[in-house]
Amino acid sequence: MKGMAETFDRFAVTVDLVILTVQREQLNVLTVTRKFPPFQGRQALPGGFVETDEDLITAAFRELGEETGLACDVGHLEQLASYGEPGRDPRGRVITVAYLALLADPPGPVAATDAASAQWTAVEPLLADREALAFDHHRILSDGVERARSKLEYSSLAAQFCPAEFTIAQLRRIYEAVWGTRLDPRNFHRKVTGTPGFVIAGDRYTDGERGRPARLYRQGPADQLHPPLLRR
Amino acid sequence: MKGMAETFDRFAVTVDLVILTVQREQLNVLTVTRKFPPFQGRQALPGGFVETDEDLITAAFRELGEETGLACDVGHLEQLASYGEPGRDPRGRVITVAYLALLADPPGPVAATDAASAQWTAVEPLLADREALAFDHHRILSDGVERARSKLEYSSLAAQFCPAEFTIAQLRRIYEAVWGTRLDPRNFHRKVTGTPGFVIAGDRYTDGERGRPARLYRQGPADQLHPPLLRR
DNA sequence: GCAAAAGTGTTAGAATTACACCCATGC
DNA sequence: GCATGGGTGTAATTCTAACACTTTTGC
Repeated sequence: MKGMAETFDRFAVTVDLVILTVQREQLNVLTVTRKFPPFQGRQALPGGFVETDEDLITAAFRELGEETGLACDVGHLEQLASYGEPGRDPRGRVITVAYLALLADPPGPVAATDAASAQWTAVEPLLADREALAFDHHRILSDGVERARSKLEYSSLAAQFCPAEFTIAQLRRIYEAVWGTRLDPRNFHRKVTGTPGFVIAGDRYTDGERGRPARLYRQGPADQLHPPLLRR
Repeated sequence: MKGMAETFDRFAVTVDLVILTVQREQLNVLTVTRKFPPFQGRQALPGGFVETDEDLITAAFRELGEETGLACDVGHLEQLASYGEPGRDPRGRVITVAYLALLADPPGPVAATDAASAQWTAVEPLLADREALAFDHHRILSDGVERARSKLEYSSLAAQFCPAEFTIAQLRRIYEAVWGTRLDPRNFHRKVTGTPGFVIAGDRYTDGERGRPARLYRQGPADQLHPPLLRR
């Protein structure tokens, strides 16, 4: 940066959100259906313009709240990456900072705005069709899912997809949904409960389910897993 | 994004570079000394404004070329993160997209510009003094170093710090410099040569050094290491 | 009783660690 | 010869993977 006096260009800046959740053993993402051109009728990631004097993460939290209608001190929100290819928005030069959010429970249907109505969409078919998403959102979603996948390996982030109290099997289904694999329930149980600080055993048990009741756990203080849980 | 018709703010956007190299078994970063306020006389990361119709990575490559005077198809360049806190530049609202570059050889002294002269600076003392760097560059450098550290674990990126042909011991010294640890030379040798695709054995050997000549290797095709090289 | 899910034990194989030891060079 | 660094062998330990088996529920 060589001095504010010389000329430089200014850019429109947005935040786009990859909001992931696991429902019915499936990885889902929150999308909006575009009501106006360009890409009218196409699915897109929710997002919006950054306001003056607003931090990027603040803008992301604001959009997350607007889209999910939740006070979002729950779950997880982190910066994913920025996308600024000149042609990515046909209306003009827009740079977007993408954020990745992981939510526990599907916070119910999301209120529709004038421009878009939000819905949970299964990630797999969305990524299989390269044309399903507007703009470069296929790439952004793809990057977000890959980030989530790799972070599950070496962090305790998977618990962010779970409610406050959860069983080891619920946590395992998170891994299975995000990674698209099957894990051995017995080895998984030992590994998770044997990693200090990953989960904290509670006193309560599930009730009314099929099979033997499962102990309920809460998320522990550890954020890094050592050794990591390799997805093979 | 709700339609380009409605009002939105525009922002100055820069790319800042964390350019890392290993010299004399020490992790170094390229810094410039600021010749004008704010932060006059302080060290800063090199960077500059993104131009209209210029992709972010293109801007990063351009700045990298300008700062190092190299045709930079060598080495490694990846996006690190974006920083947009409203007060981060006292002259006004500036959003910066930081890139991380890893270079093999110190490409000699870098040409001075009117506003700054570049130099290689040891990372450790720079991070130890929270006030040594201008703007929020302490945070950016810190994030860049942490990214480099963790990527060495599970990728073959360390070879980007090495010349085209290198010995296993040279590669080990990269790990030791970046991680700030000591590694067992014998186990490291076995691990690296035993990981398929990490390095490719050449026919040539070092000459004129102390001790037994070491075989020269080139970087292999693998970019992910499995299993990872844990830094413990 | 039977199916289903939770959780423990056991064992073979793989990976990690810590060294002993030999090799090939400069001096 | 001796120091220095390169490279291989090997055994103890830890981690992983596969799966037999017991526990505790619903039906």
